[in-house]
Amino acid sequence: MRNLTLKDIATALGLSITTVSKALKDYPDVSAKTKEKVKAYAQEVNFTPNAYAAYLRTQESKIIGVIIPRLNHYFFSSVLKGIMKAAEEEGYMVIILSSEESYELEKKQVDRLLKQNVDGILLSIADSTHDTEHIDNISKQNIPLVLFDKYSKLSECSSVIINDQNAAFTAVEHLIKRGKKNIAHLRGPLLPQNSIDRFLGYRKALEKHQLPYKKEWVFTCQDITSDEGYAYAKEILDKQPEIDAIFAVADMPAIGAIKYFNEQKIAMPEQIAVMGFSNWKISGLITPALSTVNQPGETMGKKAFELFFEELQLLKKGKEIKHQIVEIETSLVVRDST
Amino acid sequence: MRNLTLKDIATALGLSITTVSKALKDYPDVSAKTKEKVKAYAQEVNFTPNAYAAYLRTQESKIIGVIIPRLNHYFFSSVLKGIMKAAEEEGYMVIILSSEESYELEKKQVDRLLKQNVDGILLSIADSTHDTEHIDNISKQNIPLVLFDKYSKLSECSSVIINDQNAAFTAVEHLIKRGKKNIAHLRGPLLPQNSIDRFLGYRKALEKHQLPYKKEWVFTCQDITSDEGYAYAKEILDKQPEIDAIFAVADMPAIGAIKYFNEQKIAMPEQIAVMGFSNWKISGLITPALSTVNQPGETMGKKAFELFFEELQLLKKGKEIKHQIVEIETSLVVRDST
DNA sequence: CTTGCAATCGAAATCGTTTTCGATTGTTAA
DNA sequence: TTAACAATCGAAAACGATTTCGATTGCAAG
Repeated sequence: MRNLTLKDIATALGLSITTVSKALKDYPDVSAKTKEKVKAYAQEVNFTPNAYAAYLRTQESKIIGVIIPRLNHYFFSSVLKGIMKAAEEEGYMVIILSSEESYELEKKQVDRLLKQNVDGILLSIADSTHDTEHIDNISKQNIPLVLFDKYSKLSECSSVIINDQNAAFTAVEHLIKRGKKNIAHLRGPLLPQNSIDRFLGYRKALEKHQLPYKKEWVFTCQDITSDEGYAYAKEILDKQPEIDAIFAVADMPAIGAIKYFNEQKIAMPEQIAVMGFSNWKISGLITPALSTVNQPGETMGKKAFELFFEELQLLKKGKEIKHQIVEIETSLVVRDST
Repeated sequence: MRNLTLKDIATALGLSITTVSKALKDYPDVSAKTKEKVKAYAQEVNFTPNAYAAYLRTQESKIIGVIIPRLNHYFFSSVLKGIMKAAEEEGYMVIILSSEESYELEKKQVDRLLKQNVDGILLSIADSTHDTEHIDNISKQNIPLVLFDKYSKLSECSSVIINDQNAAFTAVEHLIKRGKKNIAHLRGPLLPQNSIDRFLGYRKALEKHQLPYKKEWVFTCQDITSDEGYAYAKEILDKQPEIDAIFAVADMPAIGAIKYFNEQKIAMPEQIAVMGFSNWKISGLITPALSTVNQPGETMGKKAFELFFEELQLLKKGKEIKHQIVEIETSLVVRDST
């Protein structure tokens, strides 16, 4: 039982393919009577035009591609959810690819999407990505590109981000207001802009309140895992016992640290406070519940799709597209760990 | 800069479109010399045939559709990862849709995928799905369908599952071996087969060891959330204080229960033991670390794709397809909560 | 010198939709 | 009555790749 075609409808109603097509698309040169007849019949047999044949003429696939660095990752799943909801409302399908934080794979996935002739690409740059040629290639092909979360200062395209520096600043300032004076930072990898910005926010907060900044108090989480947080927590207790608070680049390292402190029966937040970043579902479920920065993934995803869609409309009308950088509001979530 | 076509290559090399196409696909009626020339040039200009045009003739889209009940859900993300990896190796793209555990939405998403002419559908049935007409429709359209995790005993199609009853049995037996005698069960919704099977495994273990089964000790988690686990933990402490162990249908309710017990300073596992199901990433990170059943999502996803791919090959050759039910091995993960 | 056959290539139809451009009506104004 | 025009429909050419079926060439066998 193969899908119906315009031809089937045409022969069934004794019309031409042309007229059927035009009736369904409300062309003015089809009489109201035939339009009604065609539409009623199409409805009855549940007809929808073949997407691939339509593409061949219109060059619109009604599919967008999304590349994220990791798949089973609460934040990115949330973004996906936002993207997919918004896409569905506009009748778009979403092809999802993962770069696994690898620069090489990211390039390859971009290439795959371009070959698939998607109508647009939403991309969150991998941690290891150090140049943007593949990204600029997308814009050169004249297909809309929107970056989210991780972005590039170098590329000319729209982005949906948060103000990482301000958010980190607020988070660290909250630790300071709680009376903490020796604040460590579990920072992210060196390349990504958001990891840099969160580090800068941390420094700025220390500076403003005239607290000491020490290189030995900054620990780099290459993979942003709980294991790293766990290991650094041990290192902190062993070698830097004066530290009384930790600001982590993400929830996972913070949770790893809390796990270690729990094992060592360290009182949180009295002896040491822990602050995460992202507000993963689980951060409210551990004990003590993790204070963190809420990073609204679903909203970011929704906005990212909207930016793509706007650009596409301008592109179709031949108008000039102006790239936008949209900042999504974050908020401090104070729980029991601070 | 639009994508190249066969025509471009043909004119560049002074050949016909036909010959170029055949050279690239190693037809026997093209000389070795021209084949080489064409292939070299195609490589040089990075040519790949337009997927949509190819579809029109071959009726193969090289896209599969996946429908999962929830997006930001560790287990399903793991399955997706397995599916996408396997798909990528065979050159398939994956369109992901979410049913949000809604029967109506699931029907709609199936319809969308059929209209998109995907080459196959991988589906995990929503909790609220109570009939299988939309699922049977897929097979009627003659496109391969593979169910995973949640499946239907009624539908004739391949499935990738675990042995929920055995896994639950082993988990509960482990609680019994730890000396627990009054074991409660936080069960899942009433419809899904796996929720039923886990409940049956729980009962079987009690029976085998001649332990009491009481209806009041079974609590239904409609949405399988941590909040439900938290609320039931309170109810258990308040109204059924003799209960000394909990077997939860999934990690989330178990984690919610642990959170409440932590707040009440209940000793785990001494006073009450808690067992989860699924082995989400976070279950190893909370305190006490949650004992659970490891449900290898990535393996299940990989296998699901493989089943689809096998069926597709048989279908193309016109051979008869025999549906398979593949059981993936689970294992008990004993941590600190039992 | 034909005939036959292999080797190599292309013309053309096809997939299903979209859209341009005519063609055919019926109607109205001159 | 005729020209002009609106209203309504369809033929046909795209889109780009695939594949069937001929066409052409060269060469060997008869």
